[in-house]
This record gives sequence, structure tokens and C-alpha cells, in this order.
Amino acid sequence: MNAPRVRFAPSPTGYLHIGGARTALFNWLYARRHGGVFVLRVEDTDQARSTQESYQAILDSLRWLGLDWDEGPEVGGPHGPYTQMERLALYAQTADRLIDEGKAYRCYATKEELDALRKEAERQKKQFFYPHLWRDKTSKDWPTGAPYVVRFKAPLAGETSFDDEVFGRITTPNDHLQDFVLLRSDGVPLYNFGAVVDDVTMKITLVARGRDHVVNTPQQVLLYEALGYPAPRFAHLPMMLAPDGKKLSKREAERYDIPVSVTAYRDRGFSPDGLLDYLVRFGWSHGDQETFTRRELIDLFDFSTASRADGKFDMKKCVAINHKIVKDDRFTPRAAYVAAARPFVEARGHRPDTEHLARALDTVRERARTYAEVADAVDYYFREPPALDDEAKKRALVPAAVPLLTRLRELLAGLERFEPDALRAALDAELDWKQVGPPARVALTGRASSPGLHEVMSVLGKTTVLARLDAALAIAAAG
RNA sequence: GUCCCCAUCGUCUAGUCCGGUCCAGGACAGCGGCUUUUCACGCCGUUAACGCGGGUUCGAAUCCCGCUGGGGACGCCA
Repeated sequence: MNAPRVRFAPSPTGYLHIGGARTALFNWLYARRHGGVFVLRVEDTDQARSTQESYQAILDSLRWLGLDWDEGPEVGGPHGPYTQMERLALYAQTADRLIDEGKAYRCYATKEELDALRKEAERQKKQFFYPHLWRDKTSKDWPTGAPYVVRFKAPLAGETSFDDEVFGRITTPNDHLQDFVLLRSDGVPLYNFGAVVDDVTMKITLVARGRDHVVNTPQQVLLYEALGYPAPRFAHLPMMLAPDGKKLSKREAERYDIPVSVTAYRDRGFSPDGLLDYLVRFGWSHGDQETFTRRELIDLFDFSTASRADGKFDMKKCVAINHKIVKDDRFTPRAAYVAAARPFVEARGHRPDTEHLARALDTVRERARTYAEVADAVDYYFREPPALDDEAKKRALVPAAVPLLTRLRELLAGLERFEPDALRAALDAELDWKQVGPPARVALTGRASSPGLHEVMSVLGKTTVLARLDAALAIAAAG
């Protein structure tokens, strides 16, 4: 078989949703796995909702995730343009061809007319079915100058089936199909038509998308048939639901503090690899393995081990997976970790040099799960004076701590080297850390908890350590 | 309502295709403990699932049927 061609076709009507990111990921993995082509196509035919901001946000999000496309906006390709509103002529031409061949027809029924019928059906609790008002008319019946839509002449009997890569064979009866609209009265195509025309002309060989699209597939299969092209293979992915089993809409997700846009994950300090590793296990698995490098994912990915059951999003697990990815050098090299953490540290007003930052980060890497947590955990290294936690101050910086801190200061003052080992050698035999630890920790970090104090002092350096001890001593004596 | 799809711990899942190795394994969360100057990390332990009912079979989480439950869709949205 030739190299497969897959696509991700978002509509720029909002940010890139994590469900969309998962779809993009599966397509991308499939393309990379088989040396295929990953096409990005923008389905911007909903002019009322499409925005330039959202278009940009989606591209940015995909880039942030590292899901690079081989053909599409801003990179071009031989099958462009890759934005549907720039392909209107093609749809019109294709629709005319179908009309000529008697496979589609002009329908002059107005929206108002149909809305009334739809309402009536609803009132009678019956499924609305488009009465074949214009199905059998010919060009002689067309009113001149009146607006019309182009409808597909759907088969009245029989059934349509396709073999889904993850669900197997799916068959639906044709008598359920409406004469669905191909082209709106303004000449803009509707989803099913636009997608099929584009998939045909862009030579897409496999369509992977959310399970909510299986109902569209029979119509699309029929369209391929009418157009005279073989249908591509289809792979539908189970849905990602909110913890309560409802659709993971923005509103629903907010109730559970689940961000739905990829940009929100970026802003919360997630690693793209961490997010992707969580998403990839949603509907796909490789035995019990939970964390994968990008390379492993590409080598392992296959629709045959995809699952069919919908799943519920679990933020705690998502964070846990991110933690694993971020703290492990195998997934996130130290330099990449430092670079990724930097913006979050800078957002707090700090501008440490790389060496200082890196050493500070080394002390918190095990414990912080996101870059946002990392930045918080490392804040006192760069803030002068460190933010002092009230509760910690009240408990630790008391008069009784004065002699302990004084002793620590004396020992430190005579030390030259502040490496953790040197500190250990000089202090551990002289001090009872159970006593000194709590006040010293608050003095040095302003908090009740922190990494080991030897490491903290080492990163802080002698001058800062002594200054902070002095400041704490003053508070303790006064308290 | 109609059509389509799905069904293993609270959650993501392994096992289901090729019935026995599964009194169902892993991970996250929970709980208990160890470690520790604190908080984490780590380690050890533990709670917890084959939706229900019928078949088929010597034997079913695995195959068949029904039920129940859940989801998707029914637009001049995508």
C-alpha cells in the first residue's frame, strides 16, 4: 500500500479541545508510524462561529503539542488550499456535477418552511423527516432567482455499512437517512459534503475521528459512492466524557476543575508530553505501560489495540502522569526541564541565571508535578526576603528558637564551602536537626516544608543564608 | 421516540479475537505503614470490579440471546 494520508480537520470555533487534541494525536501517530502524511485542514464553513483568534489558537496548540503537520495552513502542500472557505468553487462544481448526474437536487424549500415542519414533528413526538418536496423536480420547475440548497438524493431502501478499524463492521438502514444538505443557499458546504470532497481531493486514506461521527459515516460513504471514489478506511475513537459521564463541554468540565483547552494545560504548567501521554491512554493501550516517549508511541501505535468504551476524564491521573513525565530524565532531559520551568519562574518576577535556576530546580524536581508547582516550590530561592508563611512563623520563629538558630549561624559563619556534602560534614555531628530543622526551615524558606536543608542552603549560598538567619533571629527574639 | 454504539475496581485500563494458566493483573485516587529535620519522592501493605438474567460447555470476564444502564445522532453546526 502507498504511504497513508490522514488528516485532522478542526473548525476554528474555539480553542483546541483536549478531545480534539487526542484525535489529532492518534492521526499524527498513525502517520508517523507508517511513514505517512499528516494533513491539517481547517473547516471554517461555520462563518458565524469561526474566528481568526481560534484559528491561531488551534495552530499554536498543535505546535505546542509537537504535532507537526506535513500539509496544511502555513506549510502548504500539493492539495491546497487547506482552508475550506478558500475551496468554495470546488464544492459548487462538485455539487453541480451530482445534480447533473441526478444524484443530488436543488431544494427551494425555505428555512422557515422547514422549521415549521420540524416543530410540527416535535409536537407530535415524531422524528422529523424531510418530505421529499423537491426531490423529483427538474430544472423546468426551478423558480428563477430564488435561493436554494443542494440536497443529496439519499437511497430510500437498503443499508449502508463500513468496516471501522476499532468498532468493526457498522451497518445502518438507509431509510433513516434524510436527503441531507450538501450546499447551503449561500454556496457554503455543510460538514459531510465539505469533508468528503476534501478527503477525496486530498487523497485521504484513513479517517480517524471521535465516535460522535459514526452517524455521519454512512452518509459520507454514500457520497464517496456517488462521487465515484472508494471510501477511505475509518477509525472512530471512544469519547472522552466528564467525571459524571456527560459530554466534556467547557461548562461541564469547569465543575470538576478540568481545563478543556490545550492552552489551559500549557498555562497550568503541563508538559506537552505529559498531556499527550495521558490522552493517548484514553482509548488506546499497550499492555500495562503508562508512560511512553514520543519515539515509543510512534513505534507502538496501532488502532488494533484501541478500545471501544467511552471514558471519563480524571484530572488527578492526568496530573500524576504529567509528574512522571516531567521528573524523569528519560522523558524530559534536564535542560528541557529548566527551559520549560523558566517562564513560570519569570512570571513570578524572578530572573535567575540558568545555572542558579537549574540548581534550584534540582531540589524540587521530584516533588513538583507541574511547572506551575515547580515555580512555586522554587520561589523562595529568588525572592528577597522570602514570602513568610504566617502559620509557620508563629510556630517556629519563637524565642526558644533563638539559641538554636544562633548556634547554626555560628557554625555556618566559619564555613567556606556550601556544597551539601560539606554542610553535612560540618553540621550533622554538631546539631540536633529535629530541633534546629523547623525554625531553620522557616528562616531560610519562609515555609514549613521544603527540600532538605543542606540542599536548600547550598543553592542559597552563604551570604543569603546568613542574612536570612539574621532576619529570622530578629523575628524570633521579638516574638 | 427512532437509528447506531458501548458495558472489568471510584477512574484509566490488561485479560475478551484463539473459553481453563484470572478466587481477575497494572496504574491513579483512597486507606495503613516504613523512611525522613519538614513536605514530597521512594518503598511495603491494603480496600476495591467481570451490570443483571438466561443459555452453550466438563469449564465463561471471555461465545450466544434477552434485559438493564450509559453514550452518540436525528440542523441551510462541525
